[in-house]
Amino acid sequence: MTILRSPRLDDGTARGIPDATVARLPIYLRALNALTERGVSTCSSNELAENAGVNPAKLRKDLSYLGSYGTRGVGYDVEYLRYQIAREIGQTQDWDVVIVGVGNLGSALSAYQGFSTRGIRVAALVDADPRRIGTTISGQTVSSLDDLGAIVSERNISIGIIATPGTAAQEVADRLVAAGITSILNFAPALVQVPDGVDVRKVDLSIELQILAYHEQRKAGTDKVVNA
Amino acid sequence: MTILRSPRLDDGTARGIPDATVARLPIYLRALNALTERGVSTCSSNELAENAGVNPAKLRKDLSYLGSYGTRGVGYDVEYLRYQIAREIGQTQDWDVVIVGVGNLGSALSAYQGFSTRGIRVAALVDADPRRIGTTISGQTVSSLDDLGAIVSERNISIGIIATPGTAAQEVADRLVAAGITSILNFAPALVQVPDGVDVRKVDLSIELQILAYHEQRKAGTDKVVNA
DNA sequence: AGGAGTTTGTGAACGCGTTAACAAAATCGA
DNA sequence: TCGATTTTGTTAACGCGTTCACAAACTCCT
Repeated sequence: MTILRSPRLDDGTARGIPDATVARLPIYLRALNALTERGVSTCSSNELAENAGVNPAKLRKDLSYLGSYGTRGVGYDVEYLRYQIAREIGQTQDWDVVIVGVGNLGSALSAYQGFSTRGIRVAALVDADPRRIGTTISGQTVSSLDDLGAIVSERNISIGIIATPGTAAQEVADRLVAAGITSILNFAPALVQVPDGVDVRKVDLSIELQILAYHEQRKAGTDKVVNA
Repeated sequence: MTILRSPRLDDGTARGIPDATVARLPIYLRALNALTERGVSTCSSNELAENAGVNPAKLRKDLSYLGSYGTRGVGYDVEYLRYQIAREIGQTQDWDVVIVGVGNLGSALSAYQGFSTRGIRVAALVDADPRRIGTTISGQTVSSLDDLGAIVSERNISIGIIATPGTAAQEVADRLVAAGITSILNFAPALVQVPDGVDVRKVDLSIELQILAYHEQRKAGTDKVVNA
């Protein structure tokens, strides 16, 4: 029997999906989309796992948290499984996000092609710099950070992206929370504190490279030739 | 006694640092830098842990893998600890990286301010599109993907960043490996296969938002008002 | 000098995630 | 219909990471 961790048990759906599994569901979704494009309508856990780059046992365990959507001896119906995962992670609807900070990174994110096909819609751009307010980026007019509250409630936005320098991150986070945002993706190289009930995920570009550099150093040993 | 997992034990330094710890060392480094800027010269594990956003016990355990750099009853010398961590993760030298793909994201990365202060230097920009080759981005001339091998060996680059569309990712990864790159940071929404000995880290912008969307959906329950 | 107070470093317990292994359930062919 | 084959769903073992709790070691004050 599936262990249910969440308090919300009355809606019929299986709940309490482990974080590690949730983080992989979008990967499976992408793999299933790729299979559909190749005209594959049925696949085994081995096949799907290979496409997703994970262990087949792990894939089956992950899927078992959602329910029993495969057929023993046969495999999974690609389209059916795709829909079930999409429903589970809320991809049957579009999610509107607001990007705060339209510097290089914020502008790049606003133009990112990968969002729309994954149910993410950049609904608003906001910046604190008066010189940027009113300009058009990727077809969107940049609004003032001061209008955040109105924009968020008007357009029913629940996810915010921080793409500012690190020094502004906490201030922006506070404003996002005050505006009613309950999920934040933070690209700024700074720790942000938020109240309970608000989720924050952090993507730190430097740290990813620093981790790689550590392993590089180990590979090279102590005799690595230092460049300049 | 510290357990040593790595085969390389003859250089005197403690080795076999757990992956989870390695991923946090850059965070500690940043926190230490912040303390230095504030003029703090000594700190306790509690203080540092607070600044890094982690549990104090976890911080002490992490640091214990590096050695014994604190003083009981006193705490850590900020500058000394900063240097020790920097040395451990190879930040006493600069690491040159090549960015492949200078679309919106690649361009933003090439201009990213956060790299230089963390020992990352964008040493080359490369693209496959002839219209982009020869143009200047953030003060760097964009080279042809065909010249990757020469560029990598000339400038002693060991880290590559993939900032292309997903469809090009595997091809680019193959070329990076052929050019001698042994660490790859992949921003493309695609799985790339590489030979043993090559490290790949993946940053997937859509997936981060999809994970947040999942939690949003759960917070909202089934009665969430769908926007349009 | 010695006791009180502080803080590190670490052993041990705990919990989550991964993986292997297998029973249950389906298909297929004779 | 029945046995052989395939593949899922799940249980159990294992390993890594986190956290607690405390002895060791240091400072400071009297």
